[in-house]
Amino acid sequence: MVRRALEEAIRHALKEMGLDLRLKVAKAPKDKPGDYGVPLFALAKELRKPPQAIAEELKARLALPPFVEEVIPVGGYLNFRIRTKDLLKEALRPKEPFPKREGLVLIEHTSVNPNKELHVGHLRNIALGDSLARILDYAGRRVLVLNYIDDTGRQAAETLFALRHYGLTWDGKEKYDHFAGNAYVRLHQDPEYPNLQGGIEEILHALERGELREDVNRILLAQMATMKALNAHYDLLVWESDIVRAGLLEKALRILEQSPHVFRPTEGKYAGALVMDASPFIPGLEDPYFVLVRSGGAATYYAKDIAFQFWKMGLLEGLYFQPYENPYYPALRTSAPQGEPYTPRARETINVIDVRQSHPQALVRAALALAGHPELAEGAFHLAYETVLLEGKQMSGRKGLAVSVDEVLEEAERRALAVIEEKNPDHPAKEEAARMVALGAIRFAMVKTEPRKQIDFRYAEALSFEGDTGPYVQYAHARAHSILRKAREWGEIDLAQATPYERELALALLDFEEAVLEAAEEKTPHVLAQYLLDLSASFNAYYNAKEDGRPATPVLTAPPGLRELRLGLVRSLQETLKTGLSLLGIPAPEVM
RNA sequence: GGGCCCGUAGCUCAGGGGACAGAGCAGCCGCCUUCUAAGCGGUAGGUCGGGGGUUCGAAUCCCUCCGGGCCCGCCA
Repeated sequence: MVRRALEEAIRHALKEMGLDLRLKVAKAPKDKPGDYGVPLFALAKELRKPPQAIAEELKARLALPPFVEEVIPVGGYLNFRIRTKDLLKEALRPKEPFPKREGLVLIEHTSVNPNKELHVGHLRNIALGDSLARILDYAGRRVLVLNYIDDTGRQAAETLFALRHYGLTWDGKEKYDHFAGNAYVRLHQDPEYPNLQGGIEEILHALERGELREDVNRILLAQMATMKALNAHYDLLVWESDIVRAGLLEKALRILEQSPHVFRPTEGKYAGALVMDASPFIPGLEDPYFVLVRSGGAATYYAKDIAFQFWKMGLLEGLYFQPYENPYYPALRTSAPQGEPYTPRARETINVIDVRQSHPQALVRAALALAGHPELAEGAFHLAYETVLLEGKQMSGRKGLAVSVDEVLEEAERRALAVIEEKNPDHPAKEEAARMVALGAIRFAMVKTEPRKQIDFRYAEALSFEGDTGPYVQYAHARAHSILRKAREWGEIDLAQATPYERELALALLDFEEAVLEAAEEKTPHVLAQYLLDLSASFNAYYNAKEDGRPATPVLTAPPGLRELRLGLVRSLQETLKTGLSLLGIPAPEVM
């Protein structure tokens, strides 16, 4: 954390000069002296001196960290050259997770309706949520991952209804969630659909009583095979029917009714309904009233969301958990009618839901605030990601206009296998490597872009193995691993033999922790993904460096001491890439 | 009508007050008797959507306009 130490030193020196602020240390451009630098123009007005003079004064006052070799004023900038030995030592230091801090972060992601197979729209949700959970865990947070199962929803009801209505029996050939999903699509294409509402209602009620849980579970288990194939991790399942049974909604309403902003109008548009006035918390609303309970007595879906959020943050309790029997996640627990009582009491939650839910999510925060917990409202973060287009077009689950995750995984594996057959026919475990590469391509494609940007899922790009892709990073890792495998005996490292090439690579290695912390802070994995691309590029450049047409940086055949230094850096790089990929839920193959 | 987000190279995107705007793909030219060429180097390509403002300094902040997406139901 060289950069942080520099920032600290600068902060102290500035304090002596009468300024209490923190400057950001950036990398110096290649054509400027030094490794890092800070611009000082902003201080000119405050200190009434030209930036050049400030640079000189700051230089004189700085209590230099021992690793700084030279402080160089350059115009209005103050640059720092790091002592090569210290730079290398820092780069060689093994990276470790940050120490644990207090407080639980609860991440909800996936939460797919248990009524059909997962499609590529779900992919972004899972990749973002799972990566973020891993990053936060590494960054020192205690993380609990929750997957919500809406087993009392209309979608599940329609699928179960369709299976019965059409008298469909599963022949075991098709994956069960695909089979069930086809029934759902068929129902929506059926001209008789409007006349089938009664039957659907009946199923809906049975679901609310928790009677058809096994039917839903069967679909869920099939979906879970896909989640597992995506290398997503979960700690808890929470079923909507359990929430209903535990009466969380009623408990939440009782809390909300304490608020003067929740009431039952006796006349007008909202007569007889229980409404919430969100205007103190969400400014600029045309109509600040939101119905929590309809005049007919039924709760709205955001009332349910609010109740669930209250439970997550410990404002109410009543759910029970037990081990969840399944072949994929041995430690997974599920809510159930009976079992151990458990309430997470998270002070921070992250709900991974697409941007179209921004408004309801704002209502959830408003409800926390008007329940008297503005600090919990602060801690309730909505990771709002933009939707995924399919080859430029909006997807639709009902119409079956989507590509399934299973299909994409299979296609990616086929393509990866073909590349391996071609490039590395002697590969000892082709299928396994193909699976890793396929997963790397898909998950990386989902997290390399900022969440708030809409992405277009195109086969050609998402399954590409070249350029800014997961496999590019995996390849750099495999290359590094290959060198380490062949190294066998190591002698003593001699830092003094370092060339500018080693320096460059070391400098790139130093940014890993910053990237992880920023990803955790901003709650966006793309920062880490972009860093891993940069780091891989640095290594590939190092690997390919040539002088006069000859390799400039051979590792294995380098003179003793330098060889070990290079091996050390390669090992550090290999481990950093592996760790970084793992934080994106992507495996790092040793051979590709 | 009200609100949120996006607009950077032909395409897909990084960069979100500071040192000449960077990658990948596509194009062109090179590099495998060398640790994996899924790679590397070079070349070409930009009014950072338009205009105004703030600032010593704006792709970055503010205003406005244009283009695109989304949300605003006693549906979920």
